[in-house]
Amino acid sequence: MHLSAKLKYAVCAMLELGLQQHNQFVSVTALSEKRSIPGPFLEKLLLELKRAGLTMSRRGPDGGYSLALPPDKIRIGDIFTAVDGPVNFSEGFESQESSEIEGFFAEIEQEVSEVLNTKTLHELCCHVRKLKQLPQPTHTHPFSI
Amino acid sequence: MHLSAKLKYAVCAMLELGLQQHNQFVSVTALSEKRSIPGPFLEKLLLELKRAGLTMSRRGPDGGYSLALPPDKIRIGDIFTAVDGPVNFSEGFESQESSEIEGFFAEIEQEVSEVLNTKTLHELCCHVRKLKQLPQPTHTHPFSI
DNA sequence: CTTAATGTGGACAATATTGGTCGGGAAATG
DNA sequence: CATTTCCCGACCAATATTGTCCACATTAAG
Repeated sequence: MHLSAKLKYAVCAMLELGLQQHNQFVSVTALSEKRSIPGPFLEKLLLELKRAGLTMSRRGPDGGYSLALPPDKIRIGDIFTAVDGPVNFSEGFESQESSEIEGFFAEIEQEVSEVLNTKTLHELCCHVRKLKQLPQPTHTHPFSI
Repeated sequence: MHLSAKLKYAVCAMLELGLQQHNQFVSVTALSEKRSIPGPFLEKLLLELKRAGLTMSRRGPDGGYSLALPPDKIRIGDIFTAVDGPVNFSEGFESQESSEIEGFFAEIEQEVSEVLNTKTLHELCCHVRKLKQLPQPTHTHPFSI
């Protein structure tokens, strides 16, 4: 069980947006170069994240993407869901006792979801800032003031 | 994030073996028909499970597959690993701060693994037997006597 | 108003993975 | 020896993933 390239790109992109001071807009091109993500691919990805309510955008000169929510309101699981669809371990057992099996896996699915939903983008940002010995900004995000 | 058809087949097959009285050998053909799994595919699958140490086999008339371990020693995570490889959330972030990101995801990976490793095939068997109101056998598996 | 910067969105292509088949070989059993 | 059954590698088709391209819409600045 591994993460898709797309999801890893999404995490890196969201991290980059989360690390911006004052939640500035970042252009697709800049983000693409900084994080080595193929430009056209990143375009579609950011759009999906926007549709999922995680990013927002502004067109025209100095436009780009930024987070649509403060980083501590964005759970890692939200990124997973936006990009790869919801965690679904419990459907599609076409066998005898399928409903019993599905019940059992629904519990597992629930617990896995909880793991993903208790970590936030904010925590990832802090983790990265700390290890890179960057200053921990007091107010990175306008929403969190 | 969904389970591959292969993994669902594997779970169904392992469940069937786990439900056998006295851990009898079941032929690929019988298992294939009982659980509606394509025969040639199931053959390869059971072989992989054997190589992973989860099943064992006997050739010739009345041969087939059985569990290699008592069901309470087989964790759901073991089946995942045998079929789809280990849970790997933390490798392959090729970006700036990749090692920091990977550290963060290693924690998540660890927690997800724990979820999968705390449930056993035995629990799945009990769950199914209870809901189907089958008798809970006192000693299903020779190893557990 | 014009222009340049930028996101929007759909069609398309290349590639990888998954799911599934086939046929011959090897071992056990009687 | 003949039957049953697992063993194993080669192969194929469908699907999903990854990535590209281009015309278009929107915005900001001069």
